[in-house]
Amino acid sequence: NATVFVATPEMFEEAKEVKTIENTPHDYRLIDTPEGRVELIALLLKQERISFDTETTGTDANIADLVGISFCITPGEGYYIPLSANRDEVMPILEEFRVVWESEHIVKVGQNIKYDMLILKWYGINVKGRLFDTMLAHYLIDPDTRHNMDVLSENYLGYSPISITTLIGAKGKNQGTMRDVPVENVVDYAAEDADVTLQLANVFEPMLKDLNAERLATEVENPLIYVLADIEKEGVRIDMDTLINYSKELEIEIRKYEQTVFEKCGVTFNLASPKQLGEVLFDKLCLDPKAKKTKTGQYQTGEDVLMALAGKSDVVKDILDFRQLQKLKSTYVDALPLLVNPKTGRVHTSYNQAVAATGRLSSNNPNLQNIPIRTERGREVRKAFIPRDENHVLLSADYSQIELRIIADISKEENMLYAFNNGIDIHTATAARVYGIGIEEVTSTQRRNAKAVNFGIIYGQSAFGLSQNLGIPRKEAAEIIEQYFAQYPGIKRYMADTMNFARENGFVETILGRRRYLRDINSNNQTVRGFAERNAINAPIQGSAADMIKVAMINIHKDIQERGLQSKMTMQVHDELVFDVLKTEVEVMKEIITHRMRTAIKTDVPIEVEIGEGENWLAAH
DNA sequence: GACGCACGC
DNA sequence: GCGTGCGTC
Repeated sequence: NATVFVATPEMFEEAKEVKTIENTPHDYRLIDTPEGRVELIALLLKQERISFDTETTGTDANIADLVGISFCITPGEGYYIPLSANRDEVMPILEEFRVVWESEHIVKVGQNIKYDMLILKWYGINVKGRLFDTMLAHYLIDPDTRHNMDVLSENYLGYSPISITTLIGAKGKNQGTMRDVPVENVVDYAAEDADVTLQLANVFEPMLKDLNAERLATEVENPLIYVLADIEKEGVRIDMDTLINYSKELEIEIRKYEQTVFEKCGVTFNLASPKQLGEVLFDKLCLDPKAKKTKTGQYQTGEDVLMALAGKSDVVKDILDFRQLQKLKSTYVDALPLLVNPKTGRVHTSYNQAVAATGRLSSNNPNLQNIPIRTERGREVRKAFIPRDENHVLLSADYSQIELRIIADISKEENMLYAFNNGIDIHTATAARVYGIGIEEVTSTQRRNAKAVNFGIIYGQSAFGLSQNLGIPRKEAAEIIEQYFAQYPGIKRYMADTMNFARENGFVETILGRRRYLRDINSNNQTVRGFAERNAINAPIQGSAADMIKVAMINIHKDIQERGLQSKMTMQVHDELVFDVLKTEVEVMKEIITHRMRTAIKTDVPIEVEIGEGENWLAAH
């Protein structure tokens, strides 16, 4: 199907130059008088929809100070209100604008509104009304791509906004802040931001309608901004003394393991360097003549590789212990106290709502979604997450086997639904079926294997992946999977249907219609295509679970507000919600949380929630 | 800045 | 399968 490419004049026109502020008509105004503000506020209050943006001194919304605010009502126009470094001068001006932000009727458009909302919260302003976040809109349109404003503007408006680096310099220690930039330069930058954001919203709104993603935007992602902003502002209390003491303990143990390893290997080297460790284990000690290398030519020294060598030398146990403790100390025990906010004495994570392509949240600074739990020593870190004060307890609620319940619900697999409907442990039930034995006869190894297959199914894993995971021959893994599909034919059908849908449509979607495009699903490259195929299976499951907990969060947050409760949601870990609960509110909170989590999305499978309370995060589990 | 590794769901 | 962060090089 040969196509003749004919260049049109328009193509040259577009290729010639991208639009910028230099060649685009605009009317950006500095508003720095009381009269100007009165006039602007009167105008803003007449609108159904406005966009706004804040200029601040940094990227951490729990620390940064306001430098100015900008608004846009009509494309091509914008207003910038500078604010002084003196809070006493800022407050009265923000007070004037409070009616605008707190209006229930005006839709607020913004790019990453959670940031601006959090900044304003620290100044006592609580944004209200419907939101339209352009970053989240684009996340729903195409979650795998980038969503920063500059890229969106170039791609959808053909317009290249003023780069922040032209104002405050390149990233690095010499980067200034917006406070250092002369106001006349900030006006164009800030007003342009609000202008571009409004124009993007005008482009994205119809796109969301076409995708049937409007409800996902208006009922899930945008309302969730309020919930996340509150969680982030609240933060969580950690016990610094416990961590600092634990750090000293770990330091001593780490040095001990290190010394032991050096003695057993007969050489001192940097044990934290996988490269050096590989050379010692495989070149010097020759523990495995067939040792595998990474693509960069280093020996592989991951946990699975080392475990396989445990029989050859007892030094590998010491190395693994060293690794575990080193990880614990550097990533958690030493890092968490450094992230305690001096203003609040608490740790305020940041949830990113537009990073994970499946619809999950991610967390950073610090990442509260990967705090250890599997090992005894790791669990110690969880004990450092404590309630606000002696009148509170930590309450943790998590979905039981949510992803398997979702695949059972989507696929309507009868045997799996039966297990869930009758409260049978799903991995045991799976093992009984796969091995053709009674529930009571299932051994722990059989259950472990069945559990690995269940996980593998969720990940779209192959027989190869399963054999790797369980350390069994591929043939054996293939047999287990064959039995699995024979016992759970609905799952097999679901996987085939999903793959076909993806091949025909180029995307898959969740229960709520969240899409993920799979550009490589028909690729001729098997590796590339295989990756897309695993995504096709995994994304609807992982994403539907994300949809569900997001809805639950919004509903719980609303219930807490409406009932005037003092307890707060403080963390989300994919299938778990954590709350700082006033002791007198424990019972009512448990009721609200369980109810809202179970009924967030209607399913045929029963949704179960495990809930507990305690004097720290570990005890609450 | 890429890579290997390890932590979570 | 989806993430974030640390240390090395």
